[in-house]
Amino acid sequence: MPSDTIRAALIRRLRVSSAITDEDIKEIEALPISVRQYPAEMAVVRDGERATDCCLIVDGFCARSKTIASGKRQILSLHIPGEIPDLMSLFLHVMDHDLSTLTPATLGFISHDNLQKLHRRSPEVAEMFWRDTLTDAAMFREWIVNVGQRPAPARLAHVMIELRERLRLIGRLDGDSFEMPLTQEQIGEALGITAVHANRVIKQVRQDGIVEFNRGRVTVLDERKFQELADFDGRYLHQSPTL
Amino acid sequence: MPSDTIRAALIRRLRVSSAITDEDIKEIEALPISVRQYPAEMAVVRDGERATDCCLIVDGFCARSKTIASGKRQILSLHIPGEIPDLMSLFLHVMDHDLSTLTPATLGFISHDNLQKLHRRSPEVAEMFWRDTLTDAAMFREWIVNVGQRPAPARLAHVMIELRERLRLIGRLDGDSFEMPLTQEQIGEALGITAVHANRVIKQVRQDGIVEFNRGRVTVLDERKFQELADFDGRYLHQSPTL
DNA sequence: CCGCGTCCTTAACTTTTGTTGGAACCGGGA
DNA sequence: TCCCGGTTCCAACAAAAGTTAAGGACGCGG
Repeated sequence: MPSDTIRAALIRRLRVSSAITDEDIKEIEALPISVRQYPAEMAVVRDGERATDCCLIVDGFCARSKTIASGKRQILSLHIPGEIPDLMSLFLHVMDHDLSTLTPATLGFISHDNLQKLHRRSPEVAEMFWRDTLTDAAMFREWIVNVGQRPAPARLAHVMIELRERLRLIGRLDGDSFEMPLTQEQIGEALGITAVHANRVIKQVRQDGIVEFNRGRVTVLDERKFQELADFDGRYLHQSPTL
Repeated sequence: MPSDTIRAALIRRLRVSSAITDEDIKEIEALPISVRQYPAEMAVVRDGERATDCCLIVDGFCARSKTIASGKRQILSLHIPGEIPDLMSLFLHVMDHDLSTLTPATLGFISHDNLQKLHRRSPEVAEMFWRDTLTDAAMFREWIVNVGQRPAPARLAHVMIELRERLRLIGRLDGDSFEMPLTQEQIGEALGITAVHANRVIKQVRQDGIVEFNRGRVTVLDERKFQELADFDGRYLHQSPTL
């Protein structure tokens, strides 16, 4: 895969939330990235591990999660191409959660050393990455609200719309449908419900003619009802060069 | 209140997670801070507002929260003296949640301008603050797990222990008891349950002789059972100068 | 083309949590 | 002191979600 393709998604995404200069782009393009292929359902970094690189998703989907003593797993976030899900490991060296692939994925690894150097050299780029980790935190806040306060069908719709809005930015929408490559088990883990209940909820929204979910693909049937159900306000995504 | 008292808690806390130098301390001590008194239950910054300052808690307790369309409120985090709960506003200017006091509080406001200047001048201090927002995010991740996966009594115990471990750092423990100035309504909002159920759960842990909760104060009755119930692993607090 | 495993689906039943409404308690202000 | 508003506490009932178990669909590899 050509080097510019690898970096393209990242730069496109940074451009959305920060005013990125040509100079910054050059800095980022100079970053050495080592690319590796991963199968689906594979751990990239594990809770407790000490990371030495950050992981850029070139292609495929990833998720972050934590597993508690009882064995239950909670999915914390979904990640799509162009994102660096473990940017936080740059300064929080020991991981407090897992990062793993959902689908087969192409991942690019950037060493902490090089990122640190870049950070020292250019406060602007540092600021950009910092902002990136801040929107990450903003998404966690909304995820807390989702799991803590919304009824299960709304939770489902909300996660779907969040993913859709992010996919939109990288041009990955396909009309009124988009990829969401999770099993019902994993949807349950994302919403804080069991797989059985996830199935019930999916059945419900399907019967209500709101949204169809099939083999990792979401198809919106009634946009109005979908929005209404999700109670979605995308401000927390901070998708504009905020002054 | 003397200026060093105002900054003392902040510096103490930063010292915990970063290797702070004397030079850095001087930088921070030079920061102009304007102090204001707030009553209990008062909004400091509101969702949607554009912040121009960050807020250092000098004394008192604060909480961050989001309110959804249905009117339900979710508490996202609790904050104690020495913390800067809205540091994120430095780069995410428009707030995506509320910050408000729980108790009467003394708050110190530091302008974004001055923080930005400091950030440009000293990458070390910038890194320290960045790390601060990263542990903030780590706490959100654990909060997601708490609300998403643990049974209600464990949620309660977990939030209590997290608060205790943080209070410990600033020397605010009082034997086997500590302050947690929330009403049962607010505890419900923190745990993602109703106030009625919060009451049930408190009653339960009280009857089990695990922990007593009374007028904003937690008293641990059986430390072993308490720990076991909470399923607490403090690694996510990143409370040590991680290399 | 068959067999196997994963995922989806559903039913019946249990447990947890929400809802409603009301009583008791408590502290602060008139 | 007494009253008032906000808590705390509780019970009865309703709804949501968890558990267990089992059949069916589907894709993959032999």
